[in-house]
Amino acid sequence: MLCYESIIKSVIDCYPELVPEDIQLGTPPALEMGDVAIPAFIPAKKRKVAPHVMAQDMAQRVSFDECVATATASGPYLNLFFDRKRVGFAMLRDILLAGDCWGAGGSGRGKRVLIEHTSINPNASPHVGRGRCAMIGDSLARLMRFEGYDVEVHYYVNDMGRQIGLLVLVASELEGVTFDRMLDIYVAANQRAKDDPEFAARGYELLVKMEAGDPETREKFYRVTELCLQGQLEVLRRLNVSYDCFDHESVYVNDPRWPAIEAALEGRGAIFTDEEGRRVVDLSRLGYGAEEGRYFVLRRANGSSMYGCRDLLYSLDKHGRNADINIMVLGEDHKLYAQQLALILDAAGIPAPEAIYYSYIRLSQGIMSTREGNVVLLSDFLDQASAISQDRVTEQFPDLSEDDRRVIADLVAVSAIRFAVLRVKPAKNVIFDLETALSFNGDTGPYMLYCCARIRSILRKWDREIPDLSREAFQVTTDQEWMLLKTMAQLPKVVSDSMIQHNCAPIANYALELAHVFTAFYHECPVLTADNEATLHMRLRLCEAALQTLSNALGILGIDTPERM
RNA sequence: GCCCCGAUAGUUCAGUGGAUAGAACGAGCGCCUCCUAAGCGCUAAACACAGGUUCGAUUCCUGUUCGGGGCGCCA
Repeated sequence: MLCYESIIKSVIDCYPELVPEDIQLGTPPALEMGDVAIPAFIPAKKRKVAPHVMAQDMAQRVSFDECVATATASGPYLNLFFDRKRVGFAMLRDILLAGDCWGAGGSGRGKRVLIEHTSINPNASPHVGRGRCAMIGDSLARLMRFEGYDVEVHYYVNDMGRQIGLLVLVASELEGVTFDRMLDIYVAANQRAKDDPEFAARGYELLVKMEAGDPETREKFYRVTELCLQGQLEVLRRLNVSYDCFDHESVYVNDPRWPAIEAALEGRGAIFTDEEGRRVVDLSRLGYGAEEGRYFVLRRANGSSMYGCRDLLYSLDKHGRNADINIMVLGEDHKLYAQQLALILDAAGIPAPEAIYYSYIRLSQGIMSTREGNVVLLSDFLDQASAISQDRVTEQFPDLSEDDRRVIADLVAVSAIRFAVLRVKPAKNVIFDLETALSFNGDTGPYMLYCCARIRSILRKWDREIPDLSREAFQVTTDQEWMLLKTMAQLPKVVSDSMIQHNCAPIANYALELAHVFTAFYHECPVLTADNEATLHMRLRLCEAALQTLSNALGILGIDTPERM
């Protein structure tokens, strides 16, 4: 917050033996105890006195600047109370002045980010688990754009490989294949490959033809993968997820840059052809410690390339774009693989992208697997959520047009799933329960949208200009107003923490907290029927600022808010 | 077997080297002549276990247990 630096300076100015790092500001456990806490443990140790004595000494000797109204020692802490009028006015003015940029630190100005995420195999409609990657990546991209970075979002289209080969084999035998049928076809193709070795072998043959550039085969692959990709993108678009560039895996076969990578591996004695004719990397020559996972196959005996080959070239490509931050969002099942890739890249003198891992979303019945077909599809979830929400909106606003109701229902659905997924830190397994996700009560996306709708309702009813804030007339009269101001003031810190961690979960939890704090204010502090004009105007501005702050946070999460709901 | 994650209320999740560990769902009891009850208030309920570092550990380190992921021609 605004005054932290000056508080620390005030303390160390008073005690020559202290340095800024000795003062670690905190927050007292309750509002009645103060706004800022200075723990006296470290200063006490340096001055060789008891902590509670040190706290009392600071209370008497330190003279704080005018933003601190009082300082009282409480055991081993010195608790400070802000001058609510002075500090509150400055906070509110800063928020309204910054507007859409409120909370942004500008750390990314003049810098570029390349982020790759989602990159689902083009085989079927995405399930909720796959969506986690998309939402994590999309929100990171939004966070970084918010911070001022020039962000480019990439999607790696895995339009090759065995799984796709099998899918192509079946799909191209059928007439009029649609995206909706693809999941069933894919599951069937995998089952058939399990049961029928001859069929599986035909899949490999198809791959060889594909790599050799056979036009007819390429055309078949293209038709199927493009149908899948476009279908997937449509679902992801409903979730507010979008991409700037699509990089197709197939362009990286027979890449002229490959020999340089092989040469680098030769130079380290790390590549060999095994007794059955495969090209294999021995990672132990590149510093890999364990026996398990030591060998990394680049090419099959029949000469066709493995995914790793293409991935190496893709990494090379991305590195060549010279971004300041190069990120990829990957499932935790890719950890070892990414580590292996990084070793090979390192041998070739190329830094690997920063990997952000996320764990699976599980169903209560177990893990979601497209191959097995036991999934909750994103599109089904969104449909159900929209339908439920639309019923409620219809009940509440019978006069709204069908279109308006649909817009609101979609916003509610998107907020529900994006918030539920993003508030959990990526490393955790999350358990997805459709029924819970479809109940819009409690700590949910819809709760926050509802909060925004209530604010807008107040602002709508006040159909005049709000007079400019006057420093003289400004007053914070209730704890709820003060809590709201203090909470809004935290956004810049939350954004910068999220930026450091490359993790948007703190933003999500902050947005929820802010909605709770606003709701407390809403219930305790009448706005339009406030006791006097100064309070009325101040609270209107508070509403504006709360809406702005919440919108900014939700914007990073890719959640848009409705005018009413 | 080895490597990487995780473990907080009945459940799903937050959070923190420092004061009294927060929500929500579920359970119980209340609140709409009052800016939207998709809301609010109150009650009951948790840091897996054992050591260590520290003035102070739920947080950092080690071990154990349990859960997830991974470990050569899937991507």
